[in-house]
Amino acid sequence: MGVSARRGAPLTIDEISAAATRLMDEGGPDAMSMRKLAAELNVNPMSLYHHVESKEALLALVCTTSVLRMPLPQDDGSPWQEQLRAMALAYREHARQHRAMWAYAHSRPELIQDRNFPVWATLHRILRLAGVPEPEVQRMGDVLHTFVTGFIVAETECHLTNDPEEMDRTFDTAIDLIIRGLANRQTGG
Amino acid sequence: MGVSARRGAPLTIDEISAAATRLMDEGGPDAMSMRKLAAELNVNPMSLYHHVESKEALLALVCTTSVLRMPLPQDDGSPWQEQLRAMALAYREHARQHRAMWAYAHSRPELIQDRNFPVWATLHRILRLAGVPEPEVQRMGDVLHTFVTGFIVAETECHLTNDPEEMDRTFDTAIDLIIRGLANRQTGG
DNA sequence: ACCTGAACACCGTTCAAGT
DNA sequence: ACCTGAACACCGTTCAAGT
Repeated sequence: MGVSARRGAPLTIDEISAAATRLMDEGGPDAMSMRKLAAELNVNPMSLYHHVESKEALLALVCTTSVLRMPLPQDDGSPWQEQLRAMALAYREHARQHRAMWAYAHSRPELIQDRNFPVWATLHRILRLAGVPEPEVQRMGDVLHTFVTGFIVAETECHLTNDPEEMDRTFDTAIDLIIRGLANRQTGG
Repeated sequence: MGVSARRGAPLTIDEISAAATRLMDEGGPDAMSMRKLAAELNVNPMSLYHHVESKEALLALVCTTSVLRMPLPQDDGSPWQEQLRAMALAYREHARQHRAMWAYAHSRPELIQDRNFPVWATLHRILRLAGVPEPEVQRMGDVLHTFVTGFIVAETECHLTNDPEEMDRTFDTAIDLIIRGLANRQTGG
């Protein structure tokens, strides 16, 4: 068929990305097959390849778009402990809305570890607030990020527990451990 | 062909598991296809299904077998800080030898979170040594496990950095943060 | 420029048939 | 009991052809 077999408007990358996100959220990377996606968009599977290089590239787009949309806490003048907790909560909330995406992005680190993502600027800002000396800010940021990521993936995927209240208590234990570890690094040996 | 088409001995689950582990280590779950595995064993793909229920079940077997084989530090009377570090290092070493398996097991939490695994007894023993009160041992163990797992997955998969020395420094920063957080929980509020 | 159908080289798994 | 071949319902992607 011709250019407009599907309907009036041509296929757009935003439309593809949105539909891919939906499939991803519903059933993970396996459910987001190029063929199902095409069916969803009333399009031949091969049409997609005029807008994305591959399934892998499309999933990368889906992940980075989502990470960039994640709301981050602004500097509201509150203590660094509170800001750190707020940031961890933002992460957690985002993970809960996009479980499968988190697991996938986690297996493709370049999607998250991009230093240009605003996530890093926010985290580094908070660490400076906490008194971490400049030469250690990046390393400490990396460490905290792996901790929080590990915890959230375990929580959203591994079901540490099914009781929501118990989950919150465990989350508090995790954040408190980090905060104590950070607070103590200024005075302690 | 008959029973012994392949050779004298019949197929065994250990043989399948070993070959599956090799394929898994080499190329991850995608490379460990039932068809490639069968080819490797000089067997019809369908023969495998007389020994394992599915690919998923086989990968579960591969993961748990590997986790159970992981060497764990015994109580040698050294300070809990050292024992905790030793355990984290054992984890890290194991992850480096089975990168793909770690990532996969991480996406199928029931494979690791089984409370009967000796990993948990060891971790809980160390936490009691560190003075964590009994009602908090399990929760704290869960938290630490998510932290260490998150860090190791990031390190083995995400390439926080490529410089081995820098990697070790980051590992030390991570462990130190945990140890300070733990040590401080007895005295601090 | 954008879309398409047919085809290729893969998957996991079911099922009926062989010894 | 154990193994097998053919088949089914899927994949991602290439390629030549259409408008």
